[in-house]
Amino acid sequence: MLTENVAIALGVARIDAWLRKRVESVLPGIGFTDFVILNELASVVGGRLRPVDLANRLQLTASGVTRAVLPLAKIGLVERAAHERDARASYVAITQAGRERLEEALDDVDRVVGETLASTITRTDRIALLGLFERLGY
Amino acid sequence: MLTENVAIALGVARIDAWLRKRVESVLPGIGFTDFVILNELASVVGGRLRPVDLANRLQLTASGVTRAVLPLAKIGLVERAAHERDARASYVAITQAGRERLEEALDDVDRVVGETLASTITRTDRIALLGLFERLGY
DNA sequence: GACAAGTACATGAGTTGTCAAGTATTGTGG
DNA sequence: CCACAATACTTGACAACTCATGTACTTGTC
Repeated sequence: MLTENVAIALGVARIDAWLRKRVESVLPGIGFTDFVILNELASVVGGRLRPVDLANRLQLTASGVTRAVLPLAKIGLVERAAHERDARASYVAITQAGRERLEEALDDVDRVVGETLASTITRTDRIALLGLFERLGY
Repeated sequence: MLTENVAIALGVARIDAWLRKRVESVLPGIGFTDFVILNELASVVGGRLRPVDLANRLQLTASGVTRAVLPLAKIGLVERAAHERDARASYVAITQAGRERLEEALDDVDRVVGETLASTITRTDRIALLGLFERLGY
C-alpha cells in the first residue's frame, strides 16, 4: 500500500520523465541539461556563474557541470572566463549565440509542455504547482 | 522571461532531482529505478509484467528494462519466467524476497520524503499533486 | 503454406551523470 | 610567515540510461 509521501515521489518522477522526454525531442540540438544551464545563466545579471554555483542550483555535481559545459563551449553557446580575484575559480558565461539558441528553445519548450499538459492539468493545478515551486525557492 | 509552462517543466525537474537524491540515499541496496520496478510489479495482480509493459509504465525503453532487471534477478528480488502463449515474450515477476525488500524500502522512502517535504509542502499542495497524478492515470 | 511485416527482447556503442582522487590556489591559526 | 585546512575545478573509473541494430518468434496475406 502506498503512502501519500511515496505516491508523491513516484508521481513526480513519472511526470518528470514524461515531460523531459517530450521536451528533449523538440530542443534544437541541445539536451535538457544544456537547456537548463543556458536558462540559469541567462537569468542572472551578467549572464555568468561559477561552475560550483551552477552545480548547486541545478542539483548537479561540480564534475557534472564541467562535463556539460565542455561541449556547450565548443559550439560557442557559453564561454569560460577567469575569475578576477580567485585563480582557482572561473566563470561560465552565456554568449550572444547562447541567448539566441535559448530564446528559440524557450518557445519550443513552452509549446510542447502546453500541448502535453493541456488536457490533464487544471488551472488550480497550475497555481498549486507554481506556488509550490516558489516556496521551494525556484 | 519564463512562461508558466516552462516554469512547470523546470520546477518538476528540480523537485524530482531533489527527491530522487534523498530517496536513493536511504534505499536498501537498490537504486531508484529498481525500487520503482519492484513497486510496479507488486502493484499488479500476479506480481508479474512483460518487460515491454514495464517499460511503458516507467517511461523506459525495452533495453533499459532488460538491463535493470538483470541484476535484480541475480540477487533474487525478481525472477524471469517464460510466457505461456508467446515464445517471444517473457515475464518479470517479483519474488517473496522482492516483496520483503520492497516493504522495507517503502517505509524508508515514506520517512525520507516526509522529512524532505514537511517544511515546504502544504496540505493544499498535496491534494493538488495527488489529484493531478490521479488524472494523469497513475 | 510460404513469405513479408510486425513484435519482444538482447546487445554494442555512445551519452550523461556519479563518486573518488588529484592539482592548484586561497585562507588561517600559531 | 608558514604549515595545514578548505575551496574550485578536473580527470579517471564506473553506472545507468538511450538509440540503433540484431535475433527469434508470430501473424497476416495471398
